[in-house]
Amino acid sequence: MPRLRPSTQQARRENILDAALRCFARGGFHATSMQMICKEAGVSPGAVYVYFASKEDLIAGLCERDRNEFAERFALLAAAPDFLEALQGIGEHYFIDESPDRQRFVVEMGVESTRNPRIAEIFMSVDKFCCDSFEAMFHRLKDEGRIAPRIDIPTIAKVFNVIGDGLFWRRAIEPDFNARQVLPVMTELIGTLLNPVGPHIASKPAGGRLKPEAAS
Amino acid sequence: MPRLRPSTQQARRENILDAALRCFARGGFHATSMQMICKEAGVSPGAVYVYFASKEDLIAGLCERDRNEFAERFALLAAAPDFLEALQGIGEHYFIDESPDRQRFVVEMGVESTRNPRIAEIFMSVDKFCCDSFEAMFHRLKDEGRIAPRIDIPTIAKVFNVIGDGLFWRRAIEPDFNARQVLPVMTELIGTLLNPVGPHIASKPAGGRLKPEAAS
DNA sequence: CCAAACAAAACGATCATTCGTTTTACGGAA
DNA sequence: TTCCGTAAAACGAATGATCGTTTTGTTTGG
Repeated sequence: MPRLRPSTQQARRENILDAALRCFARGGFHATSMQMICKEAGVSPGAVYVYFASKEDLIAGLCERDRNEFAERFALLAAAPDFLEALQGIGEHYFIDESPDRQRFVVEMGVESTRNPRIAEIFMSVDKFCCDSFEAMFHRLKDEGRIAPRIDIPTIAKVFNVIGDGLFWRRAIEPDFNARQVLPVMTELIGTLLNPVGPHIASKPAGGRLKPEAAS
Repeated sequence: MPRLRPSTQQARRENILDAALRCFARGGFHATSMQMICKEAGVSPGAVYVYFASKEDLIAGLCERDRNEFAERFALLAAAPDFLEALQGIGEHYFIDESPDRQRFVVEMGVESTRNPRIAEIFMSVDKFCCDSFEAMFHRLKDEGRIAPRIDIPTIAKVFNVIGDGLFWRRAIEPDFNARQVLPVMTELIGTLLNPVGPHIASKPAGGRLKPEAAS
């Protein structure tokens, strides 16, 4: 019973997913046709339907791949010795290094989650994982006496979420948005909320590097 | 040459716009058909095409109506005696009182602005207006000696934008998001950036009302 | 009264998906 | 290693449904 070797099978699948990501980032889920994705991937409609039962399946598979990768990277935060530094590292990766296609896709995914229960399950479960992780980290840091927050921890976690949302949205919507300009300020604001007490939490002295390099 | 009286003409037009808003908020621009909008508005396709030349025209008209209303409300900020108080008022209106339909529509509009130049023109012009207004206000407040910001004003304006974006996105995406929980904290963070020096900028003593009423 | 406003059916185009056919890749035999 | 046999994989035209829009005929308000 000759089948494709699992490695090439996954390679073909990922090729389709990559093409779909570019198409969806360019035109959104519902304004992108399967034919466009086929042309972008260099395959026929029949081939796509070998790996995905429907367009919705393709969308869901793409969302799962993206969210799993994000959750993996986010999970590294909990083990980082310097929390604020690790947080800024994640911010630089997702708000500066990440390709515009990926950033626009995440926004598209979030919008779709408001009307497609299946996408909502994928999107919101990772979202909840982030929020819960933040809370757990803050509780741990507080118990260890490294932070002394003036506000209750669930609220701080929500504020974190909202600030991350804002950066992601703005980066996706404004083509020439300069994330480097505001990212340090955001990190400083977050540090204000946590009110760190020890030398372990604040990686750099809060003096010089808050001003952006260029102001128009 | 008997035409409809302008008042009823505008009423019919707005009826279609209202129906389109509900449909677009529910399903997005490209997954909503003209037939759905017709059914929602209780009119026929022929009637819609009397008032709008195309689906894209209908979308653009809806975006213009929404952005004009927002710009009007935002312009009141410049004349407000207490800046932070007026800002929080706007926040409460758009993040708490506003209907979920309107909030989801704005997100849809922003996403569409990344691929439709016409929508981008409408969306980004108001966006730029907000950013410029923020900068102008901050310069004025600084010249009057009411604030003493440690960071350059363009960056602060950007931070404002991003925080507003985050609240709007989160409110649109998470059905039971409690904006009241984080809004006061956001206002406090913004106050930190401005570093007010006089009694005019901070409306309330920065002590008691920062903690949310309920914590889970 | 009459043109604007509207309803409803109908238009070509395009959509996601299917299906009959051809090609290809793999496991085993030589 | 080389060559088959075979079933999965891929192709691409075709499908019915639905899209945005137009057309046709009727209603209606100034």
